[in-house]
Amino acid sequence: MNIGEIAKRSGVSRSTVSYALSGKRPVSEETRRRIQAVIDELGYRPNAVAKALKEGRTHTIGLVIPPAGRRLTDMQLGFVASVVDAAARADLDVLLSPSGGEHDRSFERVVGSRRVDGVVVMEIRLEDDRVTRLRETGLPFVGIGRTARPEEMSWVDIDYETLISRCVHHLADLGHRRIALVNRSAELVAAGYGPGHRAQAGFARAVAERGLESVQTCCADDAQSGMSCVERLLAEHPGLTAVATINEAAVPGMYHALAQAGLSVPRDFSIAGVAAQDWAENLHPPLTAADVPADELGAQAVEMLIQLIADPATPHRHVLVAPPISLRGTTAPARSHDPLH
Amino acid sequence: MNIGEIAKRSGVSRSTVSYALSGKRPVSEETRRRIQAVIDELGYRPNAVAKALKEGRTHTIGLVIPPAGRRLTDMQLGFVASVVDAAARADLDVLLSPSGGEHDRSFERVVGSRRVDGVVVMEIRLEDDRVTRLRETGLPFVGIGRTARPEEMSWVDIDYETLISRCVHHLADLGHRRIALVNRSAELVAAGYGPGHRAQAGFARAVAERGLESVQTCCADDAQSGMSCVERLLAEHPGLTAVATINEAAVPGMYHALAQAGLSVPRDFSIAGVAAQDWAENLHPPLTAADVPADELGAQAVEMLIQLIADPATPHRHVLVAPPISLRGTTAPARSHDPLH
DNA sequence: ATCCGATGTCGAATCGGTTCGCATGAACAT
DNA sequence: ATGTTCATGCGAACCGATTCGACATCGGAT
Repeated sequence: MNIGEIAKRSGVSRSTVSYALSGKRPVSEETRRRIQAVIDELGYRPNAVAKALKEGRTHTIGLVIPPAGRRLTDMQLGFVASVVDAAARADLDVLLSPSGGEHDRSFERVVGSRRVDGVVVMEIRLEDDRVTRLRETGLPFVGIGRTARPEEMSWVDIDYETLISRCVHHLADLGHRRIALVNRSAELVAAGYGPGHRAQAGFARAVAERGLESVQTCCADDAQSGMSCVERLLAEHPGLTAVATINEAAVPGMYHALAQAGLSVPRDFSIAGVAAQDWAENLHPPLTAADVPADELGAQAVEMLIQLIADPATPHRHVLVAPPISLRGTTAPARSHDPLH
Repeated sequence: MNIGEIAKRSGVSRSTVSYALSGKRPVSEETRRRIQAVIDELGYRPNAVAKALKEGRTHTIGLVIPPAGRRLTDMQLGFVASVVDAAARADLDVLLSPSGGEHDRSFERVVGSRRVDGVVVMEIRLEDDRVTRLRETGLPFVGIGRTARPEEMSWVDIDYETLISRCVHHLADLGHRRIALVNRSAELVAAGYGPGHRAQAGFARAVAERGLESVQTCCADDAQSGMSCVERLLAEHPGLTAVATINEAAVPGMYHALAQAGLSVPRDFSIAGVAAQDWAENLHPPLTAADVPADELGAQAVEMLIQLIADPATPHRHVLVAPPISLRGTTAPARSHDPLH
């Protein structure tokens, strides 16, 4: 059932049907009704592919997510959900591309053959081939995360450096003197994952400012790894009383390892981190953390992308958020420095 | 940069370029090389939209997921990941459609206007408008889940009825006499969510077979609700010693409520359920549960869909899985019936 | 009676590919 | 010299929409 069929059955030309539907030129009431009747009867819907070819717009955006194999963190899920949601509100469809590995046929299919009007890219590295490729193609894109040369693109990002620094200061204020940073996986950090590096920088800075003893470690994004990570930390660094982390997925495992070791959170051990708000709230005990507004960030990325699609000459915009730390149930004064003892 | 441009620069016709690329007709080695050189120089990639229009195939499948607002359960995420993954392996892209609410413009855009070659639909209701609509359009589709008339469509599904029944028998074997079923949210069940109803049926059957006292309750898909749900159950049903559940997202909250009530799992209280394997394993204590192979099911759905796309006359296929219950850390003999007391 | 501007509709071109039928020319057989 | 075959490549039609320029009709003004 194409537009020609509708035209034939209503006794008008194809262009008239098109104008009747789009309203871009006047069509008499009489004709419009006849056309509409035929359309309703046949359940006709214009072919989106043909429309896209003619208009040069697909009304679809690409969403580049970390490879499907790896499990997404709660925060990443928050991004995906909010991007999909914001896109739907703007009548845009979302084409998923699990990429970031090596071969990346999916990425090339989506980006190379003009299937989409623009792209949102997640989990950007400091040096990122996908960003290079996107810039080559001239396709509008927005990063959730930024490269080592952030002025060259539009992005929204979380200021992990500031946030981890704040976590450390918060813990230091509570009297903790030996603090560990639990980063995300070693591979990710080695691959130049920005947040990992910026967290290290913020941690190092704050630790120096407060003259603390410190240790940094990487940890895969799951409970098991969080558990063994904390076990190792406790064994190797006896005086440790607190952890700052950007690895939300590891937190449940950390809780468990601490409980196993006979340490109560927050009485004996404090944890402060960066996490999606509802994740932090739903943990037991609820995590003291900087609440990342994943919804807003995803929505903002889509909004920026829509603007870029409308006018590719729009100057790059950058949104860097550093939400305040919500004090919940995982930080308390260090016991060994408790003035009452 | 379109195919005409390539043709012009290599001094051949557009059709020759097309044949050189597709190999559907012989092209002399000499000509092919010249064309390839131009293509490489200009970085030309055929426009997927034009190709789709001509071929009548978009090489894209739709994935209908529960509305973005609601948080997806771990099992649902497993389905999404495996569908995306399987599609990528088959060189198919995935268009996301968060649907199931009322307005559903997204669903209609994806399904109505031939943007996709086929659709995978998640979270199917016993009576499901989307299924009706899909059948109307004639678009190939596969359900993850099934309606009240399952023979009318292709699907993969989990045999919740059998699985919950097995959970009850397992608990009964351990001596539990008062068992609760914790279902998913009341709205979902009221809306005719199949697994909710089938779980009820399996529960009722097994409970009757074993002559147990029982109670059924619904619970939203999050830790908070799991907590208040168990608090309520404990208050209203004093002799309760075990729960069977299909609500994996509520389990952490249930653990917490039980701990608050001074009950140790599994010593004082048992839980058996249906859940994604890695989720069940990563909980503390790890959940005794039927391990749903989300990866396989998603992959199988995609495979069935690909078959249907290739030949729409393929008869409907049905895959119903009932994985065995993995005994982990949340079920133990009932204490009140312990022969030693 | 003529001209004018709306108003409503049509035909043709276009987007960027694919594919079918045919033409060209060289090689080979008769 | 003529006919046949095969390898190549060209031109045109087509997929299903949008959009531009042109045209017909008609009421109103001159």
